[in-house]
Amino acid sequence: MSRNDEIATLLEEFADLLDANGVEYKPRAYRRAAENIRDYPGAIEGLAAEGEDSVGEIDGVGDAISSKVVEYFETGEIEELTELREELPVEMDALTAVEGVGPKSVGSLYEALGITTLDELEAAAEAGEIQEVSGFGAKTEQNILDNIDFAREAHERSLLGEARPYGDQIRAYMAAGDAVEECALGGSIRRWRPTIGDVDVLVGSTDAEAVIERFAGWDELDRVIESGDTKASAYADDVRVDLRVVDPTEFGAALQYFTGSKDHNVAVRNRAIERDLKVNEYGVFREVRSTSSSRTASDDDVEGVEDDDQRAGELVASESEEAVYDALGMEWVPPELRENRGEVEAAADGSLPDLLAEGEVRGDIHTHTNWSDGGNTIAEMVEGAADFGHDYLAVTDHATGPGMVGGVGVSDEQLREQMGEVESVAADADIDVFTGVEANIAADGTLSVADDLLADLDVVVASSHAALDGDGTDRLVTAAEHPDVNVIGHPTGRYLNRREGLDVDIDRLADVAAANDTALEINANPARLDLGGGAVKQAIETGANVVINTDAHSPRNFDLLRYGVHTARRGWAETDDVLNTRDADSLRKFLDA
DNA sequence: GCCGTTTTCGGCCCGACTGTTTTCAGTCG
Repeated sequence: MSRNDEIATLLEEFADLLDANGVEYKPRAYRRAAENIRDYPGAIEGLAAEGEDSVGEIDGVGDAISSKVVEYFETGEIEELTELREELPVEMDALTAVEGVGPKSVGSLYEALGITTLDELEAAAEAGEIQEVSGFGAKTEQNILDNIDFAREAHERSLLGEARPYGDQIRAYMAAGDAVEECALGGSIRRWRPTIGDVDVLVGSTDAEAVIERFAGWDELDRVIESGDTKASAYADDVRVDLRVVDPTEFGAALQYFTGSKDHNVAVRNRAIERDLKVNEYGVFREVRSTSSSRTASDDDVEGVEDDDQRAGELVASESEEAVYDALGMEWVPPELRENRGEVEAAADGSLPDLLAEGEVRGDIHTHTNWSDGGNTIAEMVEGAADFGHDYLAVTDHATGPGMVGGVGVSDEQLREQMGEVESVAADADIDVFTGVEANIAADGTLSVADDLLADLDVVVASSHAALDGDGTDRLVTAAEHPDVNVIGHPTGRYLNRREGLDVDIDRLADVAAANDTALEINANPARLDLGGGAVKQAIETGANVVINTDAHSPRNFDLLRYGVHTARRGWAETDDVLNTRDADSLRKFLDA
């Protein structure tokens, strides 16, 4: 966890404790500050060392919070937070993980019953004590009992690679319903985020009841959490699925709204406000001055006054996303860009990138065979790549060295032998086949394969497989400077939900990579997606090439390419930024340079 | 607690759902 994360987590805890105490507005300020500190690209400890004014440069961080940040770095604690913890000594994260229990409930239950842990919460619920507390009742108590085991499992987010096929399945099922006019996935799954909190399904229909009924009847659902007139939530195999039903005429506005991200939508709404427009999930509306001027408290008593506040004003757009953005003077924003990283401004002045498209990648230059830990022969992998539609393939089996245990990697001698075999397969192949290796980068940046051999191979991918913590910038820079290294493979070495991987100064690495004709990989394996979108954007802006590889260990892994393509799009990649959109000849020129 | 080309004070994103309540609070996304 970076120190930015560390501070952000503390501020969020601060917010929860304030919330539990019934404090208004402050919690939101703390959460906003936490979010901005977490997203801040630089190191918070550096700002803290410079003093409160520097910390206060971060959006949403003012005098009070910046002094707490500095205090934390100087003394190791935030005194006010310590006091709040003493006043309310509860396991906040564990308790609020129970569906339906938030900070305020935690505060009330501590006040009334002294509950501090999940075990105490469960005991109190079983004893029937919770329904006696003011504001709680029998149903709330039963809900707590129903949800407490689930909360104990401490759910992590699903990988995109697991959730996406699952979302496609749900969408297909819903789309086949008679009452369903339109159906789409929204939320983070539509933005292709590496991890997914839940699967959002949006349906356009004039018969919401039938749609909700169809949803509830889906075979895969384990249990339904809530089911109202226009939305329902359920769990299927521990994945939360949220359904929304909207009128087909408002489908575009709803899809825009539910695709997010939250930050993107806030920026879009602010742009609307500047234009005297209002955006919500029902559409874009223009304030109607003549009637809104009479909007006073007495209106509540007047019959015939617009009671449908959400749709108040003159409707400007709602049916399609394109119309919604157009009404705000913006180009349609591809979902992968909707993270408030400058896309709102770019869409407004017509400078959105012309993003890489699926189908433009022409080959894979990081793959494995049964010479190392792959499951197939060189010929099978080459045939698989051709069937997939690739123009070329590089065989880059693991070399022995740091991180390659159990005899997985091949020796220099075996590599020499393999080169001959790759060339003989290549002679009969329909596509171009490159020799190669995935060499290991030791902690000091040196490689595990002899230089003369590296010079003879077409493609050298250099990757770290051991000592994957701490700052890896020097290590990767050293490897990128090696004259025969073409690709830095899965640069941070992260494993989503399992390990963070190396801290890398992407700007510095990308600078060196650009100067040395070394490409930085977007590893399309859903457990990695490394580099991620934010880092890709930085690398490209610095001038480096990226390359999208699947790291395939079998022919069916070539299908994972789409996760890499959409990750590249999240990094604003255009076709020319991506090395393997080039044809084989021009790729060869890059490799030989 | 933060923020400001209509404000240094008075607002803070907001709608749906549930459950506990007789008009609203808490939670969630």
